Amino acid sequence: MVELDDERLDAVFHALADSTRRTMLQLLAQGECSVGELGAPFRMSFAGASKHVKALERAGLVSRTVQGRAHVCRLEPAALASANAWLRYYEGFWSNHLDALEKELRREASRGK
Amino acid sequence: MVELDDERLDAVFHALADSTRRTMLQLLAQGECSVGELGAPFRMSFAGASKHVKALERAGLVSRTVQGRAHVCRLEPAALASANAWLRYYEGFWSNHLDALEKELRREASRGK
DNA sequence: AAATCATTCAACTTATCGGTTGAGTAATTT
DNA sequence: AAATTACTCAACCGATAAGTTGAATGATTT
Repeated sequence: MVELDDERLDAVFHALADSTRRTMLQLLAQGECSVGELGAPFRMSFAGASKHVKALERAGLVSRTVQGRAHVCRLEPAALASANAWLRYYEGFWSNHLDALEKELRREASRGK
Repeated sequence: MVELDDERLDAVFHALADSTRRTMLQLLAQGECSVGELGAPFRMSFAGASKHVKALERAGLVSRTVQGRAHVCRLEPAALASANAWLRYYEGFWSNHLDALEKELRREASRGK
C-alpha cells in the first residue's frame, strides 16, 4: 500500500465532500444511470448536475459511455477503494479507541441522525 | 447506520481532501502534537498550518487542549470512523468487482506510486 | 520587566467551487 | 425537415479556500 497517489486522493475525497455527489453515487450503486437521471432528484439546473458528474468522473469514481444522445454512467469502485485504503490505515488506531467511537455513534443515533 | 450526518461528512471528506491535512493526521496517529509540530514539516507559514489544523478540528478529526502556550492536538477517531462507515456502504458493491479493483491497484503499484 | 515563544486573528490576494443562464451540438422523434 | 431531447461548453456570480503578512495575546525564560 506504501504511498497512495496524492492527487487521486485529493480528487476522490473532494468529490465525496459534497452531499449531492454522494447521493449520486448511491444512485449509481443501484445500477447505471444517465446524467439526466443522476440530476433529476436535485433542485438544480441540468448543467449544474452535469458539473457534479464531471467532478465524480475527474476523481475516477464514475465512468461514462455515450449511448446515442444519452451519457450512461457507472460506478468505478477502484477509486472508492483507494479512499477506503487510506482510511483503513487508521483502523487499528480507532479500534483501540472503540469506546469513544461507540459513544459517538450512539450519540448520533440518539439525535435521530 | 441509517443516515449519517451530511454536514459532518462534508466537513470530514473536505478535511481529508488535502494532502497537507492528511499528512498531519498521519503525524497525529503516532501521538499528540502541538500545532507548531504539525506545521513544521511543511513549507508554509505558521498561520497557514494553523488554518489546516482548524479545518481538521472543524471536521471533528482532531481535538486540542491548551497546555501553557502550546496547543496540543490529538486524533479523534470517531470522525474518521464516520467517513469509513460511509465508504463501507459500498463495500459489497466493490467486492463484487474485485477484479477491476485488483487490476487498478497493481497498475498503480507498477507505476511506482 | 523585557524578550521570546506558541499561537491566533484580521486583512488581503488569488484560485476554485457550486450554482446560474444562454447558446451550441448531436441524436431521436414526429 | 422541424421539433425535441440529452447533453456540453462558456461566461458569469457570489461564496469559500488556501495561502500570505503583520499585528495582537498570553505563557515562559532570562
